[in-house]
Amino acid sequence: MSGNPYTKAPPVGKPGRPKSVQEPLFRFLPRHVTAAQVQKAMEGDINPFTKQPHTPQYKKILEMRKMLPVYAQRNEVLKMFSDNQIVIIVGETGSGKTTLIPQFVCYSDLPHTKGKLVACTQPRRVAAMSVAKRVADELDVPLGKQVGYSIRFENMTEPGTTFLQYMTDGMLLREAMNDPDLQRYSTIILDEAHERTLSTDILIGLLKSLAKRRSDLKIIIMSATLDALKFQKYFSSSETREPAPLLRVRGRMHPVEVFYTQEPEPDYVEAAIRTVLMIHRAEDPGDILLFLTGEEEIEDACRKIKLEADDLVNQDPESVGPLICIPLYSSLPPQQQQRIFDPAPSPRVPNGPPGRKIVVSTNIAETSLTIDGIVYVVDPGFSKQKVYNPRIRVESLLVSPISKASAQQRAGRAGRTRPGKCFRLYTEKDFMKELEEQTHPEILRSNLSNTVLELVKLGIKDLVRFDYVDAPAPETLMRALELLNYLSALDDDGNLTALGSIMAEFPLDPQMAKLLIVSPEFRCSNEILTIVAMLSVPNIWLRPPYRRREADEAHALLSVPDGDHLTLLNVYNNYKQNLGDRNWAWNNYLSQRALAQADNVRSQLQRNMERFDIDLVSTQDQRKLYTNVRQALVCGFFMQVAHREGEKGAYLTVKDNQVVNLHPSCGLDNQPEWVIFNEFVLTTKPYIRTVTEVRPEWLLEYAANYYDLSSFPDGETKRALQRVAGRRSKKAIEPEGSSNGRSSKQQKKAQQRQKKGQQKSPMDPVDVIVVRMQQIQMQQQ
DNA sequence: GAGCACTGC
Repeated sequence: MSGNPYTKAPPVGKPGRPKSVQEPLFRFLPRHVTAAQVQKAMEGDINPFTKQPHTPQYKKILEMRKMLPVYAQRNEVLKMFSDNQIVIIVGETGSGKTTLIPQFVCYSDLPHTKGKLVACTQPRRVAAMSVAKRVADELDVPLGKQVGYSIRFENMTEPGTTFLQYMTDGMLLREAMNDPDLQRYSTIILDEAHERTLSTDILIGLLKSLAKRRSDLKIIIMSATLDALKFQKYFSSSETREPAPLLRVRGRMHPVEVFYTQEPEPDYVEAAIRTVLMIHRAEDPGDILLFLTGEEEIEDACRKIKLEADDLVNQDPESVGPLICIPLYSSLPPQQQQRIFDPAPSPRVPNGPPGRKIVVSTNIAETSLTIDGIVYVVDPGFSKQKVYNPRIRVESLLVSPISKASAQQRAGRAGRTRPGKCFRLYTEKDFMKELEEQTHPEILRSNLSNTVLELVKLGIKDLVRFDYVDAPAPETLMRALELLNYLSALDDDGNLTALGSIMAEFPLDPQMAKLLIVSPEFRCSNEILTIVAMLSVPNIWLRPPYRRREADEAHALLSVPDGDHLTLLNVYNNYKQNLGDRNWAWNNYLSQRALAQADNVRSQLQRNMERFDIDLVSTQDQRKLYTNVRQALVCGFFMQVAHREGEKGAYLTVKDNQVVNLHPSCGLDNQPEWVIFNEFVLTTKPYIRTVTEVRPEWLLEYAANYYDLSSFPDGETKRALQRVAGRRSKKAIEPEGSSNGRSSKQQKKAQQRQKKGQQKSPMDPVDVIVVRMQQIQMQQQ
C-alpha cells in the first residue's frame, strides 16, 4: 500500500461554527470515514452536499436504499476503501453496488472538498445515464449538478460542482489520451469489468500503471463473481505478490431452478419453440424469455410460436390462455423495443386461463436490457459473437456456443421478481464439459488497429509488453501496426507521427480518420465528412419483409452508379434537403434514426476538424467532385481493394487473395475491374459491402508504398497493375501528363522519389498534411 | 441474394 497524502487533510467543517447541524460532514476525515458517520449523514435532515433540507421523497428513497444488500455491508466497504489503494468488489445483480458503492466512496473520499471527482464507468451509455439519474435522486440533488454523467454527445456535468460522474468507459479512455494521469479524479471505479469490453481492458492496464505514479489515486474494480480471482491476481502487489483485496457483496436474487435436456437437440430453434409452448401449456403463470441469435431467427420463431399457440387455444380454450410474442433486438426502433414492458394479455373470458407474454430476444436482454416479471428462461446456448481473423484481417459474426458465465447470466434473468425456472436446451454434461468458463474478452476477438493507435497516443511504447489482462495475439498487433504504418500514422520505428497524433483524436477507425484529414487536398472535405459520418452509423437501409421489392426500388432511385460511398452522400444530402423529415425517410425505406445519428456524428467530426484547422471545402462541378471523392477514398482504404477475376462476378482482394462477391445490396450498375470496399462480411458467403469503383492509376499514385510492385504477391492482380504502371510511366514522360490537376512539379517530385527507390516514401497529399499538422502543433505549444 | 451486443471530448 502506498502513502496517502489526504490523511493529513483537515477535517471538514468551519471551526467557527459550533454544531454539526450546519455541517453534516463535521469531523469527517477524508478516506477515514466510518460507517456510523455515513449513516448519520444519510439520515440527517440537512443534505450534506447542498446544505439544503432534504425533500420529503428523500426519506422514502432512503428506506429503499437501506434494504439493498450493499448497505448492510457498508462497514466492510468503507474499511476496505480506507485501507487500500486498489479494491476488487464482486457482486450479483440486485446487490445495489452500482448505485451505492460510488455514494459510499463519495462520503468517504469527499472529492468536492479537494476539487476532484469520483468517476464510475459503465460499458453502455444508457446505463451511465440512468444510473446517474437514479443516484442523483438518491442523494437528493439535481442531475447534472453534484451528480452527473458524461457520454458521447452529452455532457451532463457542471465543472466545479459535479463530484460524482458516471461515464462510459470509452469516454474515460478518450480523456486519458490528453491527460494520461487523469488528474481530475481522486477515485476511479470501473463497473461491469467482467464484460471485458475493449475500453475496459485498456483502462485496467492503464490504471494499474497509473496507480504506481499516483499514490493518491484510489481504484475500485467491480465485477460479477466468476472473474474475481483473475482481477485479484492481476492487481496483486508487486512487492508482496499478495492478491489484491476482494470484497464480496451479496445479491438479492430469487432461486432459479435449472433444467437440462436428456439428449443434445439437433435443431435448437425447433426445440426452443417446443419448450416455450410446453411452458405455456403446463407451467404456472409468468412471462417467458427466449434467447435466440439474430433478427431473422427471432422474427421467424415469433411467427411460428403465434401460429402454434393459436392452434392450442382453439383446441383447448378451457385450459390454454392467450399469448403474445414480442421480438427484441437492437435494430428495432425504440418504440417497438418498449413493447417488452407491455403487460401479459388478460384472460379471454373472466376467470379463464391467464395470458402470457413471451419475449424472444438476442443477447441484448442478457446485458443491456432487463425485463421485470420474467419467470421462465429458455436458453438454447448460442449467440452471435464477433471473431477476428488477423490473417485475412476480417471481423465476422459467428453463431457460437455461449460461455458458462453467459448461461448463468441468462438463468438469472428468471429470478428477478420471484423464484423462476431456466430450461437449457443442452445436456448437463455439455454444460460442464463443453462450455468455456468465460466469453473471450473483446480484445482477443477484434481488429485492434484503432486500439493500437490509442495506446500509442497514450504513450505506450512497447505494445507487446503492455500489461494486458489478456494479451492479444501477436499477429493481431502486427496487423494493426502494419496498417497504421501504411497509413503514415506510425513511422517505421513505430513512433506516432504528427498525422497519427491527429488521427487518434478522431472517434473513427484509422482509415476513416486518415481519409478525413487528407480530404481537403482533394477539394471534397465536406463530402468526405458526410460519407465518414454515414459509414459510422448502423445500417440506414430498411427492408421490411413483404416490402422488399418496394424497398429495393426506392433504394435504386437514390443510388449513384459510380459507387455506394457516393450513394451514401446522395442519401444524406436528400435527407437534409427534406429537412430530416420522418415521412420522407420512411417513404424511401430509410432509417430516420440512423440518419439523425449520422447527422449528429457529422457535427461532432466537423467540430474536431475545425479544432485542427482542417478546411471544409467542396468542388462545384459534380463530375469532378465525384472523381475527387473516389480518389480521396483511396488514401484511406487502399488496403481494402478488390480486383475482378474472370467473368462470373468474383473478385479477389489485393494481397490477401480472398475470393469475394459484391454484396447484393451493392448499387453499382456494372462490375468494375477495380473497387474499394468498406467492409468484408462473412455471412452465407464472403461479401464485400459498400463498394466504389476506382482507377488502378490512383492506387499506384496515392498508395505507392502499399502498391510497390516489387514486393507484391504474384498473380493476375499484380500483372494488371504492372500493365497500368507501364502505361503510366510512358504517359508521365509527356509534358501534359498531369492526371489530377497536380502540377508537373509535384509529379516530378513523386517520380524522383520513386526513382530513389525509397521503400516508404510518403504519399503526396500526406506530405502536405503532415507539414501543416506540425505547424499547427507548434503553434498550439 | 442479406446484420449479436456495445462504444468514441
